[in-house]
Amino acid sequence: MPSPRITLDRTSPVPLYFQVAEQLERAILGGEIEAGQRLENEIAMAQELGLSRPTMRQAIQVLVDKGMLVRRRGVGTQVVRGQVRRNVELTSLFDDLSAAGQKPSTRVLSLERIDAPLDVSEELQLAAGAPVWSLRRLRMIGEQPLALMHNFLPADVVQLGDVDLDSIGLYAYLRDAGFVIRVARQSISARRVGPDETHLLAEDIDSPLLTMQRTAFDNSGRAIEFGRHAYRPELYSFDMTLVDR
Amino acid sequence: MPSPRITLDRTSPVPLYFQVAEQLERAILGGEIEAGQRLENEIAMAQELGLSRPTMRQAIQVLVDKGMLVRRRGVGTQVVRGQVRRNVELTSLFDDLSAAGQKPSTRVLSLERIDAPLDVSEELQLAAGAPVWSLRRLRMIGEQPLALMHNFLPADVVQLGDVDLDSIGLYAYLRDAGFVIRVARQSISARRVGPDETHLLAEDIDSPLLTMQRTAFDNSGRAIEFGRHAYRPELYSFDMTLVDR
DNA sequence: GAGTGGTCTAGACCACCTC
DNA sequence: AGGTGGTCTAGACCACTCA
Repeated sequence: MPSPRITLDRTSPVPLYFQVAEQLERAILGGEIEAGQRLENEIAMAQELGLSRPTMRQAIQVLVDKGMLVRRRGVGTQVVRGQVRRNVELTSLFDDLSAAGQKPSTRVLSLERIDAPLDVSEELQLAAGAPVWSLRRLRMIGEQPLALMHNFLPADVVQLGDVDLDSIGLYAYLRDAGFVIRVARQSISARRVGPDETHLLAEDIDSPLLTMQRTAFDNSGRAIEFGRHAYRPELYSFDMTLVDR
Repeated sequence: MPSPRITLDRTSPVPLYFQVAEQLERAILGGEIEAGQRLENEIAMAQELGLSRPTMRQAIQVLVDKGMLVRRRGVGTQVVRGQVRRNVELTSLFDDLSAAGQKPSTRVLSLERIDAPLDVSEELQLAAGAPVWSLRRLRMIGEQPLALMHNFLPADVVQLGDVDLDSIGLYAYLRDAGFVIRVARQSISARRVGPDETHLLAEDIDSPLLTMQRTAFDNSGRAIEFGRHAYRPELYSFDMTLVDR
């Protein structure tokens, strides 16, 4: 039975369940606990760490939600086989790429204040024709164009006039400006490249594009951003883990 | 302050937190609680229902995880604006379409027992060349071809010889056979249609296809199924809700 | 029958937000 | 200052699995 060494710091502001989850995750990723192997039972682990059982359960639940552990009543908790796939998360493409050690760059193609078209005002839960920012950007990875991004943000809510979006991701800016994105609804599909996009994405005519459209909401449940994006599928994919709950 | 009428059945095998979550969800979807509105606080709701606070919290957490509610410390719990998007879930395409009231049909193109190619054996965590089922199916929606699906399943684990896959979804069969799919890792991208697929999916040459590849694991963490699928993007998209945790 | 996770209780203290 | 959600405790009983 594997028992990774876990240390707790009760003076830390980091919750105990999170400290345990972090160290357990490292132990699994680092191979200290083998794939398919069973963990000690919750009660014993809690006792050894001097935690209550609910706290220990909460820690394990974090990794169950990530798809790294599987629990079965009457049996125990096991490590899922197969390598972990990094998830689609609530970050922008810019953050994604930066975290992956790549060097993304951005070219702002246009930024204007317009009256929201009907579909946009609906997605953002605004009155028809309400003022919105329309932002078109081209994301490059090195010298290669990767994605064409078109975002809409309610102009009454977000000040976007004097932001240097060439050097900062949109989500990073929103975070700095105090907007906490909590929920996003997105839809992924594909289409043929359009005639006006062909030169930007350096594709030949008829090339396939991966498309994503997303509406993001802040922690008060208000729509903050709606975007329609197109990616070169040879260079990008959406990876995710689904967990049955 | 909205207070939907919630009734509990303590004799039911359905957990109390789940009963509450279900009725709260119905109240939100049915418009009894308006978008953007705040819920009563956890402690009051728990008291009114005769529940402990942790149980009430667990109920609310279910809807937070679905992206329907947002919690803020010091403020309260609010309903997220914007319509709910049905999630990508751990079901097969067949189940998805059936649930949506559509009439899917399936044509099994081929089913053979083969030695696993290297990439397949790696995805399924098998030894190279281990026996696997190779299953190719065409999914139709009415008269229109919708998706071309290619699945691989470890032959030592799953008996697939005499299953009528024309009339039952693969996941429904696996469920009936006692396999509980708990976790799946998937990747979504796009590509150009291949020359051998063009006639099946009734696309002209150069048409874009939406692609999904998925590895599914059962509740013991063992890989059960690996699939590479291609969808006609005019007819299908992957919808999902992301929640920051 | 023994061992496991799933649910539930009744409290406690704290961090954060708004007024 | 008062109210909210976030965390944590120390138990309890139950359902399920497996030998």
